[in-house]
Amino acid sequence: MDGHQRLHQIEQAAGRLFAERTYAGTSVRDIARELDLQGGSLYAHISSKEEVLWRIVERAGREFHDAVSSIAAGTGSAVDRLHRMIRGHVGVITTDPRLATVFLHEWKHLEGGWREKVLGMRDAYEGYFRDVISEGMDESEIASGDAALSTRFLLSALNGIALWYQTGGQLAPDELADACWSLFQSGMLLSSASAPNGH
Amino acid sequence: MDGHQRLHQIEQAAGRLFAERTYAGTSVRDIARELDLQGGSLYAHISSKEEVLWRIVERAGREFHDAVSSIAAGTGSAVDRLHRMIRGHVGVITTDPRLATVFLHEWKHLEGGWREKVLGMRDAYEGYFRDVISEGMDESEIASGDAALSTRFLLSALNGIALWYQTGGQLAPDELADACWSLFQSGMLLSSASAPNGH
DNA sequence: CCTACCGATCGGTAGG
DNA sequence: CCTACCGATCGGTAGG
Repeated sequence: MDGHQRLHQIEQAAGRLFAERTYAGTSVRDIARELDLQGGSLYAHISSKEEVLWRIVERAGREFHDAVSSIAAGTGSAVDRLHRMIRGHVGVITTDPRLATVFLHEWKHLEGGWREKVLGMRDAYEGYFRDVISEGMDESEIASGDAALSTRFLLSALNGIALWYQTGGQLAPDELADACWSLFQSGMLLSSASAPNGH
Repeated sequence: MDGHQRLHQIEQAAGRLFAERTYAGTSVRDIARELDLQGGSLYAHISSKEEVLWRIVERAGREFHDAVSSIAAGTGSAVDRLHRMIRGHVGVITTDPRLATVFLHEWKHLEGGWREKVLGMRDAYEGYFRDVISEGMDESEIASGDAALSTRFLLSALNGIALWYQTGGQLAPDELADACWSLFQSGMLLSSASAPNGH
């Protein structure tokens, strides 16, 4: 087993722990213990704990990006692309919910240039969805409204999956994605019901 | 200023820090510094760092509970109650996004009996929404489907607000809640559009 | 509420 | 990759 494999093992173990007990709640020795190593031995492969977090966040971000960017820029109606982007996004989350969690939450522990890079990645990623939704509004496929709010509503709803999804659950990833798509695109109301009591 | 006020100040400062840099990423001395105290001085008012977290989580949980439970059990159609519950939930988040964040995320750092209590609170709270949605389905106000999934989709979407809402933003809490309600109840589609390319 | 301290643990390094 | 260690910081306590 060469050094590259070891580094990958370190990232795998660290990602698991960061997702479960937070970056700050995980010590270098916790990570080492998962690989039956001494704490200091990790530094033959890494240069800092924060660098490990960065590498995991970067990889997770790339997976999200790769799963939706080409669909966003591709052919098809805005609504069709959005549906497929949701499948891609949900696919990344269900494939490795803990990796997704690190990208979604633990990036906050990054500082300086790394932090700025993550913020850029996140903005760009949200932009893929926002642009497609805006396009759908312009082309009257989607009811006009606040595209930024709709985007955040959608992505937050999908990201929640990472909190409860168990691999091998009753719902397959694409079934889950399509159920979410159904909720998002046509809502849950059967017929127009009573308005709420005003305040 | 009596001890009770000091305890409240400690919880306020701790809640802010826990939300911003995680429970594990906040030291007792960080909290003390916010109040211009020495680290050890906090222990005149608290018995442990974890107890402070518990008190914050408990209070936040109670606020969520108080904002929706009576609506859930009250009168009105299921759809009407659900709309008002969403207003209550969003109201708690917008009133103090950091307090909400501690309840939504930092409870994971609680152990033993406190952890079990939080899990119970969270289950019960989710149940208020799930039951109203189920009731709406039974009464054909809401399109039949997976009530548990719809509940998680909705609550995750709303909870995302805590991540970006700034007090004094362009959208007032009730406007924001109603915009979310609109997205959730009737979706974002204008007309039935093309199905996605199948896999 | 402060000073001064406890043992434990932190991220990281030197030298082999 | 280990042993052994560095200074800093951790949550918490004693005694005033």
